[in-house]
Amino acid sequence: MTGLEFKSWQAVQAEVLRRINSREWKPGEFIPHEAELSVEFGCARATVNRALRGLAESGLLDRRRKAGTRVALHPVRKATLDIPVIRYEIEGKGQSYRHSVLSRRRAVPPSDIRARMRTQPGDRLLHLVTLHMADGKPYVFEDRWINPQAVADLDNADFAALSANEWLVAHVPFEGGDFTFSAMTAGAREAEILACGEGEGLFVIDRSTWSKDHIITTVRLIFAPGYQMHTEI
Amino acid sequence: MTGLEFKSWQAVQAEVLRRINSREWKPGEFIPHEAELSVEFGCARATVNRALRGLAESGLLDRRRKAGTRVALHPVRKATLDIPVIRYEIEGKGQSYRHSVLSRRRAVPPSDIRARMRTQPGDRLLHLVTLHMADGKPYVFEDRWINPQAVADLDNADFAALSANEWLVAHVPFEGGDFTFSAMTAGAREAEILACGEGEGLFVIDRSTWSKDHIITTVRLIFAPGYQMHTEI
DNA sequence: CAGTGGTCTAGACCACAAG
DNA sequence: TTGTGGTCTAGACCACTGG
Repeated sequence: MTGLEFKSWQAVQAEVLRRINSREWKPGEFIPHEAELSVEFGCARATVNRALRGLAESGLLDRRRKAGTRVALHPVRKATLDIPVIRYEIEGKGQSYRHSVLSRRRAVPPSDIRARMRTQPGDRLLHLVTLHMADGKPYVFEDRWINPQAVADLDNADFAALSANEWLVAHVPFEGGDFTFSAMTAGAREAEILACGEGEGLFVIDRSTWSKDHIITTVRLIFAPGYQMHTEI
Repeated sequence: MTGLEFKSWQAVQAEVLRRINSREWKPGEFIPHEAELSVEFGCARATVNRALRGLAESGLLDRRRKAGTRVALHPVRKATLDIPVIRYEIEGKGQSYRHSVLSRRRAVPPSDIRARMRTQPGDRLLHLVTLHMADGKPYVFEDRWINPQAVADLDNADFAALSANEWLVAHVPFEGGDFTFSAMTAGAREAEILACGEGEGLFVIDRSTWSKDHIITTVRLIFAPGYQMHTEI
């Protein structure tokens, strides 16, 4: 018995972290039950639960009913990324934001897009190509497909005034999304639009968002050279 | 009064989400206090708190003591990324993992590395260059600097047996890290090591990890063409 | 079936920040 | 100063799942 008391869940969490790091509790080993810990720490079980839940969410602990809690064998760290609206991202750096719609038309999408959007062959979607600029310089090139079946009032949207992303966020409730981050090599088209050299490495985000019934939109964002995404643990 | 009751925090959260999406509660508006909601929903305030805390963490609500809770004006979505150990990432795809140390020596780092590691001019760090392979093919090229002051027993580490990342995870407790994701263009060196064309776009992760007192290590990971990082909301 | 984590409650006090 | 979210408690019941 230590005699020390850990009254806040942060204190409990810190102490548990210390024991994991000091190898007092080794990877793969079971740690004491919540009830035991609450006695040892001199706090309520709910407090222990709060502390351990956080560590489980960040991947350091593995918890299962009936089985118990063990130190994760393969600590898969979880980092959280902020996905801001592009305009806020740019304005947040103190730069001016502008965007222009390069193309807007209904079209039958290529098969990879159709597969992602889960639409029927022959269905026409809205295809939108946009360039976002920071201080007048190309920042990101956006190639987007929107499913008209998922979006009411789409034809009346003025994407020159408000970017598609912002308009959609404001008009269409969405439930989930998936993101893929990768790199590509600038071709002639990207080099021209982004005003960079052909053959430069570019950062790419592919994103789809959906609501209950539909895939709403799929977009590829190709960033100008130098773009970085940053996060901390 | 609806008469409906929302007894679980998930149910409360779903109802709150519904009201946000239906614009019943508009962006920027204050929503009722926890106490009011707990009465309306027929549950304890703690349950409401649990529900709202989750929404605040994911960026949909903005909560402040004394001020209250409002619907976020600029919904900055938070995505969580899994940062696995490379070996597990490769083995998880059913491929075989192998790595080889291309170079290992003590050296005075260039100034950008020294700045990141916060070491004194003239301090010598361990510089380690490694290639990780999946099914025998280059997967990621790793250029790492390790601070000997932060790592006991560094000279006895066998990085040929266990990759530096795994060795460090197992031997050095760390508190935090930061990540930068970007793209680069393959130069002659990268093209040769990764067996790709010069000029190809490559995905890059720069990572630093630290413990209480020191920056432990800084590493640049350059992935072979085709690498993708994926996440969902 | 039984043990463990998951959650709910009612009430209390605390910490922070807006006015 | 005071209102609001943040947290703790003691106890209870539930849900999942391992044995």
